[in-house]
Amino acid sequence: MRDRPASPRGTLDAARIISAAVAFIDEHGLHRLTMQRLGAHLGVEAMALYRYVPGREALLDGVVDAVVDELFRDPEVHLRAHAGWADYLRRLAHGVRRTALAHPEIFPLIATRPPAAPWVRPPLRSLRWIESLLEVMTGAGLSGADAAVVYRGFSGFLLGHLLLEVSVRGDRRAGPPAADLAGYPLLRRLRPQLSAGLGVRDFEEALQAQLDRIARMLPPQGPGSRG
Amino acid sequence: MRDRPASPRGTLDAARIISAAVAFIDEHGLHRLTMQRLGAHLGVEAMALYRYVPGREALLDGVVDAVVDELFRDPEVHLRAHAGWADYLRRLAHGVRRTALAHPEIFPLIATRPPAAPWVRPPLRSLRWIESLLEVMTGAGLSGADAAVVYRGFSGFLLGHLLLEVSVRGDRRAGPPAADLAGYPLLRRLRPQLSAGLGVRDFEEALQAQLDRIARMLPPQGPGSRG
DNA sequence: ACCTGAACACCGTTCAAGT
DNA sequence: ACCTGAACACCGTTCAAGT
Repeated sequence: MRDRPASPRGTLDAARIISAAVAFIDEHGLHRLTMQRLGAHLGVEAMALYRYVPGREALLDGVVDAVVDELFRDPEVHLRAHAGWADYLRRLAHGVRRTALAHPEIFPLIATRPPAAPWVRPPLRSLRWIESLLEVMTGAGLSGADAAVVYRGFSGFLLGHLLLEVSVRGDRRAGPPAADLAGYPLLRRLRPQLSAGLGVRDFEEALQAQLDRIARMLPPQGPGSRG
Repeated sequence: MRDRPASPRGTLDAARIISAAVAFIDEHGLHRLTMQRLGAHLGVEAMALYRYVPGREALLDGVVDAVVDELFRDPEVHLRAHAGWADYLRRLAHGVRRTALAHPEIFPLIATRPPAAPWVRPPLRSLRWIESLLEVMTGAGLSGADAAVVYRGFSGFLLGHLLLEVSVRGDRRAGPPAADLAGYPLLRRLRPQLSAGLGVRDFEEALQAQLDRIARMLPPQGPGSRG
C-alpha cells in the first residue's frame, strides 16, 4: 500500500523540488515542511534533495522567489500595454493580492525573509519588478528620486494590507470567549465592525488613497489626460 | 569555568522565563532560541521550563505579549491626558516604532503570529490598546464603525512601514554584486535613492498622510479646533 | 550520475526518578 | 515542590557506500 515513487531516477531537479515545496506548504502549512517529508512527497529520501538544493534555508529562498515570479506569468498584470501608471499600479497591486491569497502560508515568508539587497523591499522583491515600476513611474514624468519614493511607499502599503488580510484569513485558532470582553465595552459593542472588512473593498479604498497620494507628486497635467 | 547557575531553586517562573527569552532573542536572534539554550541561559535544564510554560509555541506567544505590553509602560505613549486624537495616534505610532526598533528580531513575530481573535490586527494586538484607540476615536466624534475603520487602517500602516524598516535594518546578508545589475539600468542609476529613506522622516510623512485621511472622516469642526 | 544507509549533533517533549 | 536523567520521536546535514 506504499505510494509508488513519484520520482524515478533522474526526474529530480531544483525547479521540481521548489515547486513541490510550494505545493506542500500551501497544503500542509509551513511548519510541516521538513526535508524528510518533502522527500517522501517526491518519492525520495531526504538526503537526495541536497544534491540540488544547498539546504533548507536556500530552499525557502527558492520558494519565495518562485511565488514572487508567479506575478510575471499573470496575464492580468504583465501587460506592457497598460493604460497609464495608475492602471499599471492597480493591476500590480491586485496581482500581488491574488498571489498573497493563493499562498497565504507563504506570504509571511515573502514579507519577512531578508531580501537579497538592503534596498529591496518586500513584497515586490524581484529586480525585474522594481525596474519595471521605476520605468513606468519615471515614464509618467516622475524624477528618479520620486519614483524611488513611490516604490517604497507602495511596498509598505502592500505589505501592511496583505499581511493583515492573509493573517486574518489564515487564523485557525479558537475564537476568544466573549465573556473575557468584560472591561472592554467598546470592543464588545464594536466587535462586528472590527471583524468586518479586509476584503477587496477595503483593499481598493486604501489603494485609491495611495494612488491619490502619488498623483499629487506628478507634474500637473492638462484636463482629460489619459495618463 | 562554568557559569554559576543563574537560577537557584524556586527562582523560576513564567514571567522570568519569558523576559529571558525576549533578551535572548534580542541578543542572538529568534532562530537561535531553543528550549535547551534558554534553559542554560537561566542556569537550568530545558525540561525545567515545562513546569512553567506549556511549550515552545506558548513561550513565543508569551514573548509577543510581553513586548506588546511594553507600550503600556512607555510614559511617552500612555498619557491619558493627550492633546486630541491626532496627538494620541502620533504618540502611539512612535511608541510602536520604538518597540519595533528595540526588538527587531521579535517584531516579525508580532506581525505574523495568528492573533488571539480574528478581529485583532497586529501590531496593535492587545485588547487594552484596541479599546483605548476606539475610545479616543469615538470620543473625537467618530461613529463606532468609523473608529473600527481607523483601527484597521492604522494597523495596516504601522505593520507595513515598521516591518519594512525593521527588515531593512536587520539585513545581515552580503550586498549584491553591482555587476548583476546589468539589464536593470534604472535600478543601477537609482540605487542610492532606493537605499535611502525608511528613517523617522519617511515614517512621519506616511503617518501624517494617515492622519489626514482620518481627519477627513471626522465631522467638520470650527476653525482653531483643539481636537 | 544519482540515490541511500548510517551516522552525527541537535531539536521538543514526556515522565519516572531524585533532592 | 522543583529540578533532572533518560528516553522517544523527530530534525538538518554529511559522507561513504551502493546501483
